[in-house]
Amino acid sequence: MPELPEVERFRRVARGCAGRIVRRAAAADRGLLKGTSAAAFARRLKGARIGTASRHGKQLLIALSGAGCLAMHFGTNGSLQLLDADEPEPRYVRLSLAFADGRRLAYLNPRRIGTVELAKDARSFIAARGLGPDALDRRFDRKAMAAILAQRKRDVKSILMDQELVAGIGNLYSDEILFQARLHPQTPGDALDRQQIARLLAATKRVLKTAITCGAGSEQGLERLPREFLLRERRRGGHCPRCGGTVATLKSGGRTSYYCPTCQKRR
DNA sequence: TTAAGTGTTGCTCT
DNA sequence: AAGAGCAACACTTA
Repeated sequence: MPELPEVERFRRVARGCAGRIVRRAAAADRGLLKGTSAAAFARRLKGARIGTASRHGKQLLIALSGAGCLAMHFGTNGSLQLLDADEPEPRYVRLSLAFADGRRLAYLNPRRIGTVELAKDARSFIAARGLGPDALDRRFDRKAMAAILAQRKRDVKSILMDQELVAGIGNLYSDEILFQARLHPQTPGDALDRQQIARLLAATKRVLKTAITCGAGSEQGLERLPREFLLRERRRGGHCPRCGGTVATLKSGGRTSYYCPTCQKRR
């Protein structure tokens, strides 16, 4: 679930903590932390002041005044919650930052697939990771989209999901984007013409922005998506919101794609 | 009851 | 270059 729109929501949660001082930090002892032990990690966070929260693709970056930056990745089902003082600790909290008023910023991750690490700053972290431009960055325009597709025979779907080419799009949203652009997920990147590239870019921006507006990742996020979204029908036996036909699936690289075989013809 | 499936990424092998 | 397969993990569904 945590692709660009969900992480954007987490960013807004973190933004609500700006200026607060971490009184107490607790990190789980195995799995997610990179570089340091849980104890050392918690020690470094204690006393830090929460600064600006930014996002690059699926990566959340929380600046800490004087202490670098906290980089979070949510894997397959991580989340970020601001807990009230009297709220009991939910399960699967892997990192908790407590403030003076008793509220806690909690990073949850049931499956422990994801990472939490300390970096110098957002910019160097993104560069070190080799991440492509954020999918919603203005600089990711038609020309940039054309460039990542050109001379690549790979499926357009795997290109969209390649974080080094463009950051933020995963299995679910790539399906939605391709549906909205009416492109078959297995179309080779270099087979798209100008018009299709324009449609793909427009669908990318529109789908991601709409998902953010609808509160992707929240309880009712899915139901609030527009009726014309395939995501609402992303299940076996689901129906295409455009033609009413049954959605099909295909598998590649261990990932399942949902698409409408009628509206998304292979060319 | 058991097995297969799942939003991510990174690794190895081909 | 790019695909497959797998591993990490804990849960849900068939």
